[in-house]
Amino acid sequence: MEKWMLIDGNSIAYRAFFAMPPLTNSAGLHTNAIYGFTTMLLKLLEEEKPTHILVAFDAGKVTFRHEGYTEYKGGREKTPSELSEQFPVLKELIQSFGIAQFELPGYEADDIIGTLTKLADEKEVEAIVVSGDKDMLQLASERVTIALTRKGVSEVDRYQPNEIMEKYGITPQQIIDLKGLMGDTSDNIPGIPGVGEKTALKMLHEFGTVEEVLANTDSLKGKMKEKVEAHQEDARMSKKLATIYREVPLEDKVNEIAYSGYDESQLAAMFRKLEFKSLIERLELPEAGGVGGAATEEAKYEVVPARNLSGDELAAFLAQSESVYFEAIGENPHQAKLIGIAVAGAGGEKIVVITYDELMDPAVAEPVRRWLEDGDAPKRGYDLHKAELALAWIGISLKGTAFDVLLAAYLLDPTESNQTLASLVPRYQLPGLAPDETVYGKGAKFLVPAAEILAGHLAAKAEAIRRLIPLQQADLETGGMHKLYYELEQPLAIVLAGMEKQGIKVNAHTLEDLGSELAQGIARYESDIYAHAGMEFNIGSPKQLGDVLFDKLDLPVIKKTKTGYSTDAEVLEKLEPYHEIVKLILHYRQLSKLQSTYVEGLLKEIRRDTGKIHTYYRQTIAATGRLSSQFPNLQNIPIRLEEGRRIRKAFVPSEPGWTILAADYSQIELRVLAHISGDERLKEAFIQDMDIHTKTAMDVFGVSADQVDSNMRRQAKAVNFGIVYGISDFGLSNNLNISRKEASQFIEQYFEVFQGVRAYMDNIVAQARQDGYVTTLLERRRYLADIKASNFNLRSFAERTAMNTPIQGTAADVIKLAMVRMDEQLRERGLRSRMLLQVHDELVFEVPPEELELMKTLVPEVMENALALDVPLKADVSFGDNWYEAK
DNA sequence: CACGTCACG
DNA sequence: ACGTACGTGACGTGG
Repeated sequence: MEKWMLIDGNSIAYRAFFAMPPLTNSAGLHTNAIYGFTTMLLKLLEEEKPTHILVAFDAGKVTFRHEGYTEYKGGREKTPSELSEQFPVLKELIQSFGIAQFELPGYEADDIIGTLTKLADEKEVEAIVVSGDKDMLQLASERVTIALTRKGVSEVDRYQPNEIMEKYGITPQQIIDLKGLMGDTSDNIPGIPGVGEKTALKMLHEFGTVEEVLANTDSLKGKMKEKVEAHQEDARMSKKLATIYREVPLEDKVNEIAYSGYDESQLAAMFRKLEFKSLIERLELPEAGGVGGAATEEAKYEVVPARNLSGDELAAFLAQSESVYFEAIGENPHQAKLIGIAVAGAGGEKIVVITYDELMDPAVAEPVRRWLEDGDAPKRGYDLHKAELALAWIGISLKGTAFDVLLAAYLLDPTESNQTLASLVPRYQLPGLAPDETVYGKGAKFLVPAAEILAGHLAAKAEAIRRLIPLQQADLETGGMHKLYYELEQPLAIVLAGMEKQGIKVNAHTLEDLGSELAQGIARYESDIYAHAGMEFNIGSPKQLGDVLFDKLDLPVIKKTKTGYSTDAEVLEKLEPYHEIVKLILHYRQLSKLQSTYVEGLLKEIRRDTGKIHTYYRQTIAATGRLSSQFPNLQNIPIRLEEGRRIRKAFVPSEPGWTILAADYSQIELRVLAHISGDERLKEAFIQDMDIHTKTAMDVFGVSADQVDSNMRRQAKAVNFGIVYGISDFGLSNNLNISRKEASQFIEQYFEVFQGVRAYMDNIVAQARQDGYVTTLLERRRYLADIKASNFNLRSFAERTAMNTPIQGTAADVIKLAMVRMDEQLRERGLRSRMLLQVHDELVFEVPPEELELMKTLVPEVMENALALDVPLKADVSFGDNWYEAK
């Protein structure tokens, strides 16, 4: 069975270039696009096992598309030299792979590919097209799959006509109509101005083709009708430009694309030139210098069930182990069931697997428990934080954390959302792991497999961890994150687990009383709303609510969502003057949110036996370095509005007579900004401990303190928020409900005064462009894949992220430091007080009466001295009988 | 399971 | 011309 793989060389090289961090070999040649291209190619070779391969390139600058439309692909930025220098080498490399490549003057890569897929359809041969360009979707058919790169080039989404229909509701042939209507800025294809993807799809769903749309302009209305009529020619031409030409004269070149594998020595020579050492190893190619034979061999190890060892043998094995994997089933570690443990011995020659049943057998359990609880016996694993909790609930206290590959992976790339062990190994060219889904199944079909199969799977994971450790340690070192890892994140994981195990007491009665009060209010609003609407409907359904508000009551449409009318609070506030019902809906929403999420939601999380709630802090989710909280989220308990704030009355000390003490950083993000920007005026404001929003108002509006009214302060506050988020006039105008012009004037005035801040914002973006990442004060790193994107939106987003992440991330560093120090202090001083919660800039404790006075000074002292900045840090303390009173 | 909405910093 | 403020998680609806 033939299978053709047709690669759009230019498109993939471009994608790879912008997706990969800068990379050069010692000769100074940029290699990142080549590297990205190669890893993608290797992955696809493995996944697709094609019998024929072709890489097509664009030839020259002028194609037949320029005949009649000279602006085609105009306005496109010149290819950066860092990329163009890579093309000749890339072509050389493809040759070393033994893969055919074509380019033909006057035609683009997609025309060559289009012609070949046509041939594939005719010959009934299976084909896969690899590109980053959505235009290719027009080539999809039953036999032709289009693989589009996603997230850089490491992964692809595969499309056949079915998937295209699902995603866009159109056929592959209609892709060109879509482009004809909406155009394509990157190719300078005009389309019809004002018609974006949504409008274009709507028109196609109704009329089918560009021609039919143009023939039916009568059924359009208003501005849209005018625009479509005025740009008929543009639409027709755009469609033509977007159409891939499928009659390229290729003659019998087809016969040259058969693929029979690569010559190892040729490929190795190429990789050596490019200094792709990891790829040489991964493919087990002959090493440099022809010494030969040094290729890494496939890992071979023996899997031993724990019960086959005597107690002493087991203890001796554990003592010299190099890695451990805990398999805990379930997302919530407080409820997860530990089904097995795999431990890799020295050199990875032997891996011992302990199943849950064996763990219940004292002969096995005792040596294992002694090892797990021995703080001097190092444990190197994956997600030891989760393991620690799962173990705690079966009465085992994990000690001796020495390395965690999940935590390391997070520091090495916090933007990567897939941090499963299986996703980690290919990053280091280690042998692949079976995906959990194939071993266990998913959803309702989840099933723990037979002991043998399970043991094999867990052993493979323990071995993967063992091999990842030195590689990640080297990467942490290279990235300057060694200290961040060992002195902050790893100790913090243990502190967090302690807080989570401790839990916070929540008074169910308080919540239940609040719940019945809410229920009454909800019932009242419900009947009022029905009366005003003249009908009963589900108020909680945005769809039904939209129908009532905008169709039945004819209120003006302020904003639309992908699926219909928007009815969010922002819209409803604008609609308030039009109809009494609107206010009622806002109140109803407020109460039902409190009821379902906070009263009912929290009640479900209270442990029957202890009356406590145990959240789970996730340390490897937020790209900025912040924590997140789950099951339940205790970082979003209401506070801004009094009605919701009362929820906090239910959070109480777990021992009679104790007190809840809360301490929060004052303006930590703006203080961090003052430090990292070095802006003198901003620093001075904090050194003088001024009200920062009032001070900002004074400086921006050029008035004295007593001339600042509440409105000026409010606007200044919004500007300060904007600065922290990575300012844009659009965002500020939206927030303050002012025009973009006014917003942009505010921003300009702000930067006039705080010039150091302006310089910081400019510099950080420039630096991000240069390095591909930004860092916090403690060297936490965040890559910005889109910082060089040609797409304005993507690029702007990345630029704002570049401005925001060092600020938000450094603030996260600071409070994490404070948590580790605070935990030390509680221990060293032998205090009974307990740290319970972290809410980004706030720490919550429960404190026995005799320690209250001490804690009132100790907590802010530790927080304020967590890290020395050029401005003082400030923490405010409060306390009371519950979290509400601690304000 | 995606979406809209809304709670927090 | 483009058209979003930064970072999260939980709930209910409806396909």
